[in-house]
Amino acid sequence: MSLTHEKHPYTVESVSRALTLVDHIVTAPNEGLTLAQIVRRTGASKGATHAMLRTLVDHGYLRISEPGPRYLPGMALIRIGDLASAREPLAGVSRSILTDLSQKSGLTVRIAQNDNGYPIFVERIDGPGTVRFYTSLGLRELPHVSSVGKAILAELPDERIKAIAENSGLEARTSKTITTIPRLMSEIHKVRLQGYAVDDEEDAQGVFCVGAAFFDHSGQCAGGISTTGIKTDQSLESVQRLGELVLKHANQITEVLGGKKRLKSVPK
Amino acid sequence: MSLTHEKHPYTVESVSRALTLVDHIVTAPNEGLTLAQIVRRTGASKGATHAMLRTLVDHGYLRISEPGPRYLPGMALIRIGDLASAREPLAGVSRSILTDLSQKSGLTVRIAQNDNGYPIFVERIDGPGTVRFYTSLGLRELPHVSSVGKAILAELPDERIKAIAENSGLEARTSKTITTIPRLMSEIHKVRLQGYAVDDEEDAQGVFCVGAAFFDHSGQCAGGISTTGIKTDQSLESVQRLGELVLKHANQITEVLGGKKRLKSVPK
DNA sequence: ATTATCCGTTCGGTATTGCCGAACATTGTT
DNA sequence: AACAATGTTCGGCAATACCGAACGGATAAT
Repeated sequence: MSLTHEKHPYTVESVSRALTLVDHIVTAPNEGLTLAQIVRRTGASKGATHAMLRTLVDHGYLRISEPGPRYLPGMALIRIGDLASAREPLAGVSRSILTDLSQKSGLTVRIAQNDNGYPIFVERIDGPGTVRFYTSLGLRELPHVSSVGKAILAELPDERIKAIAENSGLEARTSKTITTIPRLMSEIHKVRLQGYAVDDEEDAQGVFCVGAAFFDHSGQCAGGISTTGIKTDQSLESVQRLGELVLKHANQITEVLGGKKRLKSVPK
Repeated sequence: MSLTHEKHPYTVESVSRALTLVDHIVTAPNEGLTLAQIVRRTGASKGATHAMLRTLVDHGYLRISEPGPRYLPGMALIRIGDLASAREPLAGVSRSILTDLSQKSGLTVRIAQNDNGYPIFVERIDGPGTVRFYTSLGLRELPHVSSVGKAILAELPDERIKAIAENSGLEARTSKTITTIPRLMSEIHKVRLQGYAVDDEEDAQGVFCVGAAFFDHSGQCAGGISTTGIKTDQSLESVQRLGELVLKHANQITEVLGGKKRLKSVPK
C-alpha cells in the first residue's frame, strides 16, 4: 500500500518521513488522525512528529479539524495534484476527447498511461448516472482486471504478456476474473481481433467496461481509455457499437499525440 | 505565488525546503527544470538539492525526464491530490450534481468552498465544448472577479464585504472588473435580489459565468457553484433561465449538506 | 582535435538541526 | 474532583543534512 522505499544512499531522511506521513493521512479514515494515532503508527516521538505536522500544516499539505485536533488532507494537495494533472501530457491533452466520449456514451470514462504494460490511471470523468465508481489515480494497477489493462497488454509481444502475468500474479477480484495464463492469452487474442477490450465483471461485480489503446508518435502504445458502467443485459451489437465508439475516441487521442493508428496485425 | 511561510518556531526546515521545491517544479514551465536551474532559484547547494530531489523522486513526487535530466511533477502528486479531493466533503458529495449541471447547461462547472468570504475552488467539470478554461484548484481566490465569489459575498453582512474588499484590493482583471466599493455593493444588492450572481467578462475577456451559493446544516454559506462559458449575445431571459438552473443545483447541494435553502431576506 | 564550460554526481568534514524524552498544559472521562 | 489520555513546549545531545570541492561526462567553442 505504501510507496516504494528505495534504499538509495544519499537521501534526506526527514523529508522521506514527512512524505510517508502525508501518505498515512491521505489514506486514513475520513475523520482524520490524531497526533497520538500517528505516533503509534510511525513509532516516532511525539515532539518530532508534532514539528513535522506543523510544517506540513503551514504549507497547506494538511489541515487541522477541530475539535480533538485531527489531521486531514489540506487544500495544497488538491492544488498540487491539479497542477500536476494539468502538466501530465495525456490528462491535459485528451480531456476534451474524454468529455466527449462521456457525453456520447453516458458513462464514466477513464484514461490510463502505459507503464511498461501496466496501466496507471491519470484522469477520470464521471457520467451523468448517479452510481459512482472509485478508481485511484496515479497508481500502478494490475493489468488483467481492467479493459484498459487488457487493451494495453494486447499491444505487447506474447512473451512479455506472460512475463507480466507471472510477475503480477493474476489476482482474483471476482469469480469472473481471468486467473490463468491460457485464458488470458485467448482473451488477448480476442482483443487483437476486435480492436477493443471488454471487462465483464472481472474487476468488480456488476461493473462492465470497454477499453481501447492509443499510440504515440513512435508507434508505441501510450495508454488506453475506457468506459465504465453498471452491467445491464445488453445485446452483442450494442457492446460492439460501444467498442467502436471507444476505439474511435482512442484513435482521436492517437492523432493528437501525433501517432499512427493501431496496427491491424498482431505484434510479434 | 509561493505559499505562506509562517515563521513558527518549531518546524522542520528541510521538509519546508522540500515542499517549496515541489511548488517550484509544479509551477515551472512544461519541459521541467534542471538541477542547475533549481539551484539558481533556491540558492541551496548542488549536493543538498540533489539529495532532496532524489528523495522526492523515490516517493514519486517528482519524475526525471531524459535526456538532460529535468525534473517534472510525478504520479504520486496526482494520486495524493485525487485522494485529497475525494476526502474533501464538498468535492466528493456534490460531484454528481455538478455533472448533471454540466450536462444540462453544456457548460464548464466549478465548485468553491467559502473560506471566510473568499472562494477556494475544489472541483471542476468541463463542458462538452472545445474551449478550455483553466482554474487553479485549492487556491484562495479574490472574491470580486468571479460569480461564485460574488454569490458568497452576498451572504455576508455589508460591513464584512467592505472589509474584504479593502483587504483584497479589488484588483482589475479586465476593463469590466468591479474596482470600487460602491459598484461592488450595488452588484451585491442585485445578487441578493436574483439569488444568483453573474460574471460578465469581469475576470477574463469573453468569459461569462453564472453562480449561486449553497448552505450547510448550520445555515452558513458553505460555498458556491458556477457555470463558465464563452460570452455570446444572449437574451436577458436566457441568462435568467441559466441563473435559475444554477440556483436549483446549488439548492440540491444545500439539501445534501443537510442545510436550509437560502434565505430570501437580506442578511443584516 | 583540443580546450573550455557547464552540468550532474559523489563524498568528506562540520555545525546545524532535528530528534528524543521529560515536563508542562489541556482536554475529556470516570 | 481526580485521573487519564492527548497535545504542546523545551533543553541537550547525537545524528544528519548541508556545504564545498573534486570527479566524470557531455556539449560547445576555439
